[in-house]
Amino acid sequence: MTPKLYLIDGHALVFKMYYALLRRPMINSKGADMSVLYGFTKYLVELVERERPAYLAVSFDPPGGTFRNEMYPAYKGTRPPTPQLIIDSLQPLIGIVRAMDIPVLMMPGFEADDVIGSMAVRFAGEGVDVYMVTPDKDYGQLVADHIYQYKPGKSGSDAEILDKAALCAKWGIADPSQVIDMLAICGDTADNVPGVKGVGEVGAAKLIAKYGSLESIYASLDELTPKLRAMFEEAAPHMPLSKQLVTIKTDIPVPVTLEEMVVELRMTQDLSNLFTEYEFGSLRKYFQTSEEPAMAEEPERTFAFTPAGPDEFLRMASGAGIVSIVTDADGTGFGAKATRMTLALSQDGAIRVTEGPAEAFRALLENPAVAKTGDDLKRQMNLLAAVGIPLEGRLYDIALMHYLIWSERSHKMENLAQSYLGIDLEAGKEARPLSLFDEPEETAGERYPEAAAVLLLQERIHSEMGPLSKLYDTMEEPLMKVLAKMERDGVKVDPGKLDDFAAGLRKELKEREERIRTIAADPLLNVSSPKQVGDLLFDKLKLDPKAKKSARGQYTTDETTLLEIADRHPVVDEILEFRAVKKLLSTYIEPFPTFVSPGDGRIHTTFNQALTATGRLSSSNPNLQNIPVRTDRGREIRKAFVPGTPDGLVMSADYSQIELRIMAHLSCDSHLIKAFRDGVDVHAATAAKIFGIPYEEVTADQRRIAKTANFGIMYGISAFGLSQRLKIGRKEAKQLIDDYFAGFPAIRSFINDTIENARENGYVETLFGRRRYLPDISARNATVRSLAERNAVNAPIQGTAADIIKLAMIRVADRIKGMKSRMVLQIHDELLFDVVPGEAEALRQIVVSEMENVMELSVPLTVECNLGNNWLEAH
DNA sequence: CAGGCCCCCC
DNA sequence: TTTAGAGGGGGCCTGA
Repeated sequence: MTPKLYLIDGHALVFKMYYALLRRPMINSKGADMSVLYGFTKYLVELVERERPAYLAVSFDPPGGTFRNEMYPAYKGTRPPTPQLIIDSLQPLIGIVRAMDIPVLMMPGFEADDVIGSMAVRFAGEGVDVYMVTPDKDYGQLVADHIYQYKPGKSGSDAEILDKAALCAKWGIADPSQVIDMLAICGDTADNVPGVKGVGEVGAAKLIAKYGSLESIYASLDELTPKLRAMFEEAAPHMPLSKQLVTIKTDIPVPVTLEEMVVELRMTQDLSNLFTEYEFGSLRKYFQTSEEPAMAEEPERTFAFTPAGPDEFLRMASGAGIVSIVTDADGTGFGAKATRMTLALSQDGAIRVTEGPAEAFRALLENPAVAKTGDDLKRQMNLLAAVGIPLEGRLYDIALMHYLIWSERSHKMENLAQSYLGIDLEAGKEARPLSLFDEPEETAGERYPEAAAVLLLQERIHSEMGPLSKLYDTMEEPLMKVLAKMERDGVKVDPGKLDDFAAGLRKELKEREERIRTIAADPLLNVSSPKQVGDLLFDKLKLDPKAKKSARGQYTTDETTLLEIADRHPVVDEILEFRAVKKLLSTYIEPFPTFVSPGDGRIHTTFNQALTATGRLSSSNPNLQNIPVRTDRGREIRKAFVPGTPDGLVMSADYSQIELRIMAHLSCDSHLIKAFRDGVDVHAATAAKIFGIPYEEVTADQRRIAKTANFGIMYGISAFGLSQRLKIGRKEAKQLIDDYFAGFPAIRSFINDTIENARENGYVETLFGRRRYLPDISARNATVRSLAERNAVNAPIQGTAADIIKLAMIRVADRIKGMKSRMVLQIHDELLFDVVPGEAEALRQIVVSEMENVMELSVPLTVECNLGNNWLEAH
């Protein structure tokens, strides 16, 4: 059998691994950077598992090649990687592949593309089957010659392999050598190959199919449409470069044999940490099967602690100033009670730890003079409250503190311990038997490492906070206590109302499902399966001959798509309605009774305070921040949110247009500011400005357009996006944006300044100093960069709104301490209250005044406040 | 159980 | 002219 050699284009991979190793900011696993890194790595592993090549070769540009710091200005000043560093940074990949007994080869060169090309030709000549793997497509020569190509999908995890014949067939090109010209014309998405701007893969392929070569196209410019001609003329100066870039040299000397290029596996602690930090969990199993001695070494704990008896510990605690606490519970959900606790403190530079039943530490826990630190203190607070122990004093929550420093990173204690302290908290746990029936004698001291780690983490993280510690002290810490109480208090839901509602919906759902199955002539059709629905609509009923399949072979069946074809067959409406009903039942109505706490008949959500990138809260189990309101049928659910006391009321107070007001303030736009100060309808005022008409003459449609434009601006506008939203042409959308900026010039400069500022600092800030880092703000890839730019504009607006309502919540909570009414929910710009009889008016005054006067902006903050017998009436 | 898909909210 | 095409969230379901 012919041995297979897989050649890896290491540019992106090496680059990202290397900078991850240097701990430069990167976006998290949801971000483009990480998904490409992860997707590519995962893809390689799958490929190697499936194909079992004889060799895997990685090539890369060493210093002096195209591997330059300028690629990411944020990395300016960092040491350029040496070949050894690059090899080190690729160890995770090498480790995985080596674990499968496949040698990895390394070949540094001054242009990795050329090295790959030359290796391909050299080894192909020696009777080896050569394949290439690359996330880029600027490899005209290689595609033309003999190489397979990896093409990443949208998410970075999908991939397809295309061979030469398939590529040529796809592009309609007869002679593979024409691929070079074709790729030179279309360029690549990352702008590494400039190409002809405005002409893509399909367009370029058509032109090449017709004219044969780049030269003949330029010789026949007259025949092209005027627009196309202009684009080609504009690109003319750099087309030789484009062609050069996709023409890979294949004749540089490769003076080594395959065996000589095999590299050693050298797993280091740093690399292991990196692996953990970026959550390459599912890939880790490959290491565990490895026999490499370096991997057998367990990471050492780098700190020590001394157990102490509870009494001895309590004596030391009052002088320690701060103790860390780890609370064990008898359950997971709401209502769980604190059982045992583990505590740690620092004394004369040594760490003392202790454990015992929670009750044993009551005096310490309720002592306001001793500060506490821990992971998810809000939960610990509620676990302790469940057994009647208050948690008093300053509370330093390590996750919450770390969230302020780097909102988008992981705040899990294990990861923090790993990255800040180099301690693997999971290490000992795996050895532990995982039986449910193992009982406490085995677990003595089990949490000592955690308690000690938290104590050290608090110091480290606190010292990194700088100006953000003020935000912690004045906002997040007090809010944590407010949220803890809101979670404990919960919100009253009437299960009877949900039941009544459910019965009708279930009947409707069944009927619709039957009708859909009849139409489909398939009694087994699963209407909940997008795959089956897609096949029904587009294969069986052929409702849209142009419907395209996704990379995974599925048709898109989302609401927008279905609405477009709704007039072609009644089944489409049935499906849409089926989904709407199903959503209500399965997401809201059916799960809710299971969330009602038997003790008080109330639902206790969990507010996540350290999750969103912008500073907002989120809510889960259940999510009470996405209760339907838009459709009448959905709104019904809000009727089930009722007062907790007989004759009580529900009160809702929400900020009117808070984000737009913040944008007005941040941009200092005089027109927008005036509109808000005058108290006029701001969307109508926007319309008047954009369309150049008097305010009084604005039609409902113009107002709708202006409203969409206002939101578009805040979210980061694009002509395409706006045209989709408004169902208008690209040109009109472009014109609309131009008119908008002409009417509000200050907004345009606000956007430009914000982005420029983000590029300089690497982050943006809210009015209160909350940061969001944007490492991609200078990315070369236009898509990645644009996302960062939109985030740069949106984060200060959305984040400032989040800050404002957080402060309002703290002040309101403080002022209603003596009242029986409770604040029960926050829905981003709205606060919901459970009002006891007789307190309504007093509460309304407090809430409105605190919310409106949180801070002085150049526009007023106004609050709409309503009372009702349930949430629907109050809203 | 993760990932894809979809759809609620602000 | 490509699954790019407004920001921030969460939950359900399928299919391995």
